[in-house]
Amino acid sequence: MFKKILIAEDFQDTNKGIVDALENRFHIESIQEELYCDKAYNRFKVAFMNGEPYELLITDLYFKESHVDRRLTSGKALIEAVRGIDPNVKVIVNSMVDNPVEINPLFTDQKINGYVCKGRNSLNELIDALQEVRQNRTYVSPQINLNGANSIIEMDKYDLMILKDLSEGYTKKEISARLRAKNISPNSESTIDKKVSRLFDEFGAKNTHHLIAKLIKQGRI
Amino acid sequence: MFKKILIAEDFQDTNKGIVDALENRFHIESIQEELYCDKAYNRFKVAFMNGEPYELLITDLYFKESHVDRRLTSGKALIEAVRGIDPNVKVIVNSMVDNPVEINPLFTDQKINGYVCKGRNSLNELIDALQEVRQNRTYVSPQINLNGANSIIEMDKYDLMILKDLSEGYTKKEISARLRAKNISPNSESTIDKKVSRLFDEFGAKNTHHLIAKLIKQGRI
DNA sequence: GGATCCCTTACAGATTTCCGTAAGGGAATT
DNA sequence: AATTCCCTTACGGAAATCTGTAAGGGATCC
Repeated sequence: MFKKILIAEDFQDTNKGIVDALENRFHIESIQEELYCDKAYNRFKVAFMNGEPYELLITDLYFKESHVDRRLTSGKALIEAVRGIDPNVKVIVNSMVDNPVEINPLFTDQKINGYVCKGRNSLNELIDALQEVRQNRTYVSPQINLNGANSIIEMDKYDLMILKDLSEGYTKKEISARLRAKNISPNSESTIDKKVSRLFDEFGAKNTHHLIAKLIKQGRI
Repeated sequence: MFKKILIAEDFQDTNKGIVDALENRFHIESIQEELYCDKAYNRFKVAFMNGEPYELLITDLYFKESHVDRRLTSGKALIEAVRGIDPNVKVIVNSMVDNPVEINPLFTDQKINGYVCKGRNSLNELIDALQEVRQNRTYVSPQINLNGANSIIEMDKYDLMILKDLSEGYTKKEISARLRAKNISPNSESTIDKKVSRLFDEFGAKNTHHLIAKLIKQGRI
């Protein structure tokens, strides 16, 4: 089993629960917990420099804000940072997010090794995940279905620009004019309409309000 | 210290963290954990009937849905149910909610005895809360400011309900109907219009898209 | 060359939003 | 009792959104 594990999780009770469970189950030599991404990153870096690298990072996705200035504010940023130091470190994400749209890119872009969805059985799942990842396999909580038809949604820069403008209160007519002013094509009101309507289907949104709310909550806008 | 404690919390890791921490700190005779509100309620009821009532309920506010049919689906409902059995039982809520607008009614309506906001110090706060509540005092996590609720922009539960519905894609006509279905007044489309328009001014939003985006980014919805 | 597919754009109609005006009712004040 | 204030509600019109249909253009394939 892994000998050195680093845990980044900002809720103290959850953090303790994970540490206790892993220690009881595996008798791992060194489990270190951190409440902040930055502190986790520093600890990871120092250990790597000293030739005693962590073998596994278990991290949450979202961290509460705090009075402390933070450079890394999300699990995604933390993963990218530690992979910048040690591209081979294993990563398991432990979060309450259950939306495949959000989880899938973690595997394809961040190349994480496991995803555990917090819930009524997540400690047991985390233990399973450790064993799978240890043997170079990936793990995903069984209730998550990554193969869902729309799980990979391509949202390019163009779509993003429109959605950002919408969320800032511009009407589609205004957005059309803004695109023309930037010499960006296509830019007709009709096309913008179509683009947004297509996103309704892909994200399962009833209307623009719903779509904006979903995307902001997912941190995509 | 309390001798019998019941914990309702659906995340297994959090659940375990709390139980371990309390057992380490207090050596309480009986700590029982449940992952579902209904199960917690049943356990509470049986213990009360047998003349061995729980003295304290520690509960989360929101519970994940599951395949199991659930009668009680929220901490609020659970609190009301157990208070129906034993009006004097102490209650501490342990949740990630940090919005005073949502927390305040728990004290005024549900008469809870303590509120601990999940975070980087919440296990220690929970221990403090237990000691305070044990001595018939109330406890609130220090970072929560229940009095300053109005110092920012007053947004009451009613406004919140409307905005949440809007962000979920309901039209104002639908929201009007939903309010009527819940016997909540006022509920006319016109009034909802006015409420939202007032929020445009207060938050400096151009339209509903903009307002929803701002509020979600501020974590108010 | 012709058929096909996809993207852009225009347009039209139904619905919804946004905003102003105004009427009515209840509570408080004078 | 009368006035004032605030909240709720109704209504109407302009603007915006949402949805479907259709025309045109470019790229690809046979």
